[in-house]
Amino acid sequence: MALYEEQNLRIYNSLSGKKESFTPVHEGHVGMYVCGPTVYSKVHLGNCRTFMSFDMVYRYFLHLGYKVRYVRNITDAGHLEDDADEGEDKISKKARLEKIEPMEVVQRYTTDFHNILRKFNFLPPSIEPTATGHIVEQIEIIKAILEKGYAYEKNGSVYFDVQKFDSDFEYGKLSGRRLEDMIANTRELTAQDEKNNPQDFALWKRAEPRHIMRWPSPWGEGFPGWHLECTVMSTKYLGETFDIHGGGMDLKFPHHECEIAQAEARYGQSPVRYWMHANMLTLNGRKMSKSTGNNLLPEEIFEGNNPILSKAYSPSVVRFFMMQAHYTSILDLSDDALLAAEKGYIRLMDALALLDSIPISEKSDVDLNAWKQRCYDALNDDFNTPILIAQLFEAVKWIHLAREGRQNLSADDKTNLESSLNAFVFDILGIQKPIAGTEASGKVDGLVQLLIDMRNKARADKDYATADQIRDTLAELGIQLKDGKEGTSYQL
RNA sequence: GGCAUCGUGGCCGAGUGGCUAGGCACAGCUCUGCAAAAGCUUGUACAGCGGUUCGAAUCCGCUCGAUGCCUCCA
Repeated sequence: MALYEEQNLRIYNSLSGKKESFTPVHEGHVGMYVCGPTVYSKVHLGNCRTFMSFDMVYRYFLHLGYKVRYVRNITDAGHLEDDADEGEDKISKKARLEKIEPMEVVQRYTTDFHNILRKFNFLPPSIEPTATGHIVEQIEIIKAILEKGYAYEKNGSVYFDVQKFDSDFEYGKLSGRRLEDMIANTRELTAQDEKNNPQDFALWKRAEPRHIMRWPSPWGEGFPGWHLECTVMSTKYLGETFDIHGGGMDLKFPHHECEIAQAEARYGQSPVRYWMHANMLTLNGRKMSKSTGNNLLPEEIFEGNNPILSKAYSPSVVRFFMMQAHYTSILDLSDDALLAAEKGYIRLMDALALLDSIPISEKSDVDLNAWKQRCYDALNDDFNTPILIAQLFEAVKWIHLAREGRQNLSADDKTNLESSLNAFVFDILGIQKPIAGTEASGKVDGLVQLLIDMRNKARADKDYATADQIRDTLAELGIQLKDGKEGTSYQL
């Protein structure tokens, strides 16, 4: 019996606003699509948080025994800078600024994206399709939407007719907006607009002569609109009905709303069963954003070179920090918060390392299966990783107590505890062990060990002046001695 | 202006009608020659004001404050 049959997973569906019991379209299989990055600059931490949340979701599905097809796209066709301007897209703009080919921009930042995600220990998605690789499919869906009468052509561009759509379906149901309200609150657009209505959005845009990225189409040379690629690629790889569509909260409107409209216009129904939205990561209480400059690059955290940070933090510390908050909550990043997370992370890792050495008893004082189920309950409750982590610290306490002989753990329970902890910490949360002290070379290790021996001899001789001198001088060099029951160890 | 979300102990962050997580910091204790490290123990908080209820951080209303979306963004 697969694990997913024993666990009742509930997911908060953004569309219904409720937690719903998860039942996949096809028994034993999960289809999941997540909106990926637009690769025109380095990925920032906010993106990482969203993808990390879905990485954890993906990992949990796998752990439960589902066969998962996880599709996360790369947007390499750019999006329009502004609906009202000449229709220049981000990627070609960047390419012109940097005097390189658009695909060179795409290549550079796709590589950067993958490098960062690898450091964070992300599992690669099953398919990572690109927008430019699906131009033909996008043109096909535009044709179909035109045939159904939910779009119109104007001067080589094609626009989605939101009002017509809204009369047959319901535009705005995901983001809780009503079309009438949106019409009433439309801002004045300064540039002339060839759209029939301001709410309409582009499915295809005519390319101006200076536009570099362009493809031929029945409406002339141009490029696809902002929202089309996700509709096309999700249904192409996951089918006309699939389980999960995820993305950042800021994509709810208009991006996901438009995706629903396109799909309903084309297929008569939305393909998505469960909409999941990951919340924002803020910095100094403000949203991180490429455009406002209030952002922090992952590599700046790993290297500690940003004024808001007092030190460098490893990818696993950042991951632990993020997993301590629920994915639907706004999380504020600060140096203090990272510092606290780092200590918690070390405590957890230290306890895991101690697990091997704890003594075994005849019987257990703890109900390990009940604990294990509490861990699953946390994850089953819309992937509540903070609660899971709280449970993990419960286990940390047991490990310490057992080690001191204040609590009993049977051999079976010890094995069970170890495998459970490995599953929850490493497989599902995706946290990694700290890198073993490779920075201390054999020479340094030998030197420090020698000093430790000399100090211990001084202590045995009650020559505390010498002992303390060794300890304090090492401390000044950043080497901390730790006196334990089993002798002295050190940390750089 | 419109539409949302949120406001929890010193900090971060779960909980969403009664059983009131967890991490960090602080304090006490154990250990130690003294420290540090490590471990143990301790914290009754939910923006304000009303209301519903036997009972509210949790539901409803108002007020104040913060943030997000409404334009490309995870």
